Amino acid sequence: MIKVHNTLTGTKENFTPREEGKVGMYVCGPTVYNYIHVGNGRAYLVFDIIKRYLRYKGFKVTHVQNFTDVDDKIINRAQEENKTVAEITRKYEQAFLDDMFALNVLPPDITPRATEHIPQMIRMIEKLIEKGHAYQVDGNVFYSVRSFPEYGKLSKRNLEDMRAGERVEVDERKRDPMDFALWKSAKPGEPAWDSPWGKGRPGWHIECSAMSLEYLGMGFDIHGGGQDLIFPHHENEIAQSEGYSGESPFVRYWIHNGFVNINEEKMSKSIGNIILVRDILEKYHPDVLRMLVLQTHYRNLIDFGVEALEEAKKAYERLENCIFGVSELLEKSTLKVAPAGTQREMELAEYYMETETRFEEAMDDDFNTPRALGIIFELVKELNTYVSEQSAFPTPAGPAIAKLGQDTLVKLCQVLGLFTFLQEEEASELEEEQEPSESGKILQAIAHGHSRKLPSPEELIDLLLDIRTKFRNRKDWEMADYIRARLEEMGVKIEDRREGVRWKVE
RNA sequence: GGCGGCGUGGCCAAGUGGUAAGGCAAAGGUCUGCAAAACCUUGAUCACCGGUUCAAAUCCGGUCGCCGCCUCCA
Repeated sequence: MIKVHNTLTGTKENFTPREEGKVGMYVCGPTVYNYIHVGNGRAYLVFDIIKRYLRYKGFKVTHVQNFTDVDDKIINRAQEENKTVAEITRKYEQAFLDDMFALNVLPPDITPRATEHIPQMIRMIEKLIEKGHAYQVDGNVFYSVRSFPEYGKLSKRNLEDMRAGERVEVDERKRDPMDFALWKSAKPGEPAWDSPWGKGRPGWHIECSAMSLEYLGMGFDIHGGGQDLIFPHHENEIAQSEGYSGESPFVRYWIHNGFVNINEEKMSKSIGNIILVRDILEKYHPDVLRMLVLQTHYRNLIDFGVEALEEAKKAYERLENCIFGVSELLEKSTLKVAPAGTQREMELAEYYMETETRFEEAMDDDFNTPRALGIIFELVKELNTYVSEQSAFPTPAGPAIAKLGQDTLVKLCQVLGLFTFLQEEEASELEEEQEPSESGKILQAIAHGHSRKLPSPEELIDLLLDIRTKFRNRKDWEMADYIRARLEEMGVKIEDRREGVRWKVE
């Protein structure tokens, strides 16, 4: 049984979806006016991990994630850059998709745009007015928080305790300072739609209510986002959706991820410490960023910095080394089918199964990825030990047992979204074998002026290492080290192991 | 002023009643031409005080410190 911390109740609850075996999940998407930063990146990684795990557990997940493509910030941005609103939103929507792809975040099933759901929003606002939850003033429509007695139930606050207007001026046309805009009348030059209240555009909160209800309906399972969305965004969504439908709950489980700080400071524009996802990905493998996210429970704060990234990178390399280490062992061995294993090997096989069980227990417990990683690293240690045992004293069942362990390790990592490129490589290798693409060969031949293709960089590196081995055999350390040093300058790292030479690109 | 979170070995981070997972770093060792990787060994009584309990990092009360939200924000 999966347990989930529900912001609404403040407790961990058993996760029972509305419909058995199916999960409807809505994640608040980006306002497309800028490149996303690592804080945004964390949020989407967190929900990607949750989604992958739910799918692994057999749930059919429908993931809806919006694009907010009408908003003050977008309009300002367009003016700053002297572009149209559409140009801005198109540009940053694509940038978002690129970043998500680079992060290896699975795409949502439905990605609705706010501007394509204006009629639904207008319908909802009309109904809210009709029910006395909203009122119109000068072409604006405000939601009356006093009309919804449960207002504040998500963020655990009541209207009296809040200091509205302390930091921001209150529109005096509101009946209550906490009332929020459902519809804003348009100023000249702003994007606007016709409505019963005149030309205008929707407020921020109404779009998520309208779109989540459109695609998932009342009472869907998971609504997620960063902790900063709890108030006012999600609080207002509840007020709108439950006020509109007269039903409760709007959402069964509210899940909110923690923040990312930069050097113990909140990341914010005013401090000027924004770090973009794309800048990190220039220097680090996306799995390293994912690793960093996995190392802390999703509800806790992450202090982001070079040290944290480097540490995540080292930890990731430990996983990598283990997987490659087993592969090397397997390449050396010819025996593929295992005769009866030793006692130790039987125990190991059993340990692998336990590892899977313990991994699931950790993940079932409110997606406790740090604990799950701990279990994975215990497996890594066992496997590493076994591989070095096998290098020294091979046993008949060795390769099969090692492979089984590696399969377990890779499988669990992939549930978390790590090393998924290994799958893709396998798949593409198969494809390549099937079609040596006649036309492609010809094109290449023409391009290079001869019928034989050029050797790949991989082949050339192997050649260099071959030469280096010859020097090493002659104990010509100077030449051997020179080759290693020069390759390292180019980012190719060399490791001499008992099983042979390994190289990888940094 | 209200609401919420946090304080675990040098750093990061799990653990929410039975005497502390894991990662990084450090030291010593094994292996090795060197380097790297890997393996072995070494370290915390859990901010502080008081209470409940046979038993608490874990529950309750208090103190101190840090942070977030109450405005747009993942």
